Amino acid sequence: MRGRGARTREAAQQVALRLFTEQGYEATSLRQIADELGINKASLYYHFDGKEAIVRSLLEQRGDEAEELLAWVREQPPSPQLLADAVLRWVESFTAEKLQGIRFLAANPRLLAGLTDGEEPRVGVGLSQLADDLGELLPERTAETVVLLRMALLSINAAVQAAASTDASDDAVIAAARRAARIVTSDLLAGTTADRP
Amino acid sequence: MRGRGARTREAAQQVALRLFTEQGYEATSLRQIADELGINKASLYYHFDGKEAIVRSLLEQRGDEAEELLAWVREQPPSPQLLADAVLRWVESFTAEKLQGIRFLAANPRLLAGLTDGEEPRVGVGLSQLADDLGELLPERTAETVVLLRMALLSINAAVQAAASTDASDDAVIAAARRAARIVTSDLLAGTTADRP
DNA sequence: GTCTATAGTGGGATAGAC
DNA sequence: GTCTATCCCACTATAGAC
Repeated sequence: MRGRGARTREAAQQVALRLFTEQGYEATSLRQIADELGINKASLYYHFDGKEAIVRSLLEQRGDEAEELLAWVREQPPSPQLLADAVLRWVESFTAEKLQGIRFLAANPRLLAGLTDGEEPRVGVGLSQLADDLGELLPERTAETVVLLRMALLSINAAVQAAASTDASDDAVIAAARRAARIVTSDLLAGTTADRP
Repeated sequence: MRGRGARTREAAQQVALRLFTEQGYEATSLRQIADELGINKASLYYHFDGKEAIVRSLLEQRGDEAEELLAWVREQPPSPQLLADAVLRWVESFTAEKLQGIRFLAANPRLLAGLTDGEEPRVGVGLSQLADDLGELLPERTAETVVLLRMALLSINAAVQAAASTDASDDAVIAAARRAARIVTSDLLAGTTADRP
């Protein structure tokens, strides 16, 4: 699908993703990206319209997996058990490859909001919608439980942060995130029929 | 203790803390801070040595509460119950006033590492030490449980992030963080004598 | 303590040769 | 596609009057 001339562009995306993660978007200059590629700063403008276009291209690569899960949830009959099943599906979707995207977004918290909003990237909006929909299924719906549900869905982010200054492997991070999500969800459903038969 | 002439300085710290949180440290200029104060950009240099000095002054205001808890932990006889007690004490220390500090650090993840490290501020180092010490008390010490323990200690950060795009009150955020920490800790100690009598 | 003025730097971005 | 050269701008920081 993509032509042979896309090699430099893709290399630039890899380098940019790494540098944006390590140093942050604002603290990374085009010169730095170009240097690591061994090309001139101006050459980047052949492949991208500018710095913001680079980060947009990175965000566009990431489809919003939450949207698929959201569609599935809306097909099911609502029940607390559906909440448990949805969270379970969500945490099962965590993979080591997705961690680099998580780390990139974690290192640039205000990046999504800060983009000159023209065609806004839809990263994260699906997850927010998913949290809203699943919130309707909470047996006891309070401000506290709503936040807890979101914490369960964001457990992968929390695990990445918790393991930041650690030598924990990606697998350990994912395992911890899944366990935390399961524990919290199970607690949210305690006293209902959601316990496994 | 602080003289009458410190009014502008303190006002500048408040404004800077807010703007650094909303926009990030790098994205906030001294001109912007000065404008909100109604003074000239250059006047800030009378109160602070420079931009980095402003953020350092903000970090110095925050003592590292984890260090006190760490000292207490080291006085106690080690046991899984001590782990539970320590986490409980830690989450009880969350208050609404501390949330603004949490949000500030969350909005600037690489700020602590990025400071030209002379006299490094000790924010966060105590928490890391605390996590290490408490990790020794884990009944089942694996990479996964070590990360989970850190997640419990960082639950306030996770709750703040989870509630970011929400209208949840500070109290609800704190309540969710405490509950998450308790749930996770209790799970880490399941099967030991740590259950309450 | 606050101001005006300006130095000095580094960034994003463009023009045009090759 | 990549380069050199350049423009423009915003920022940090300093000098010195008031």
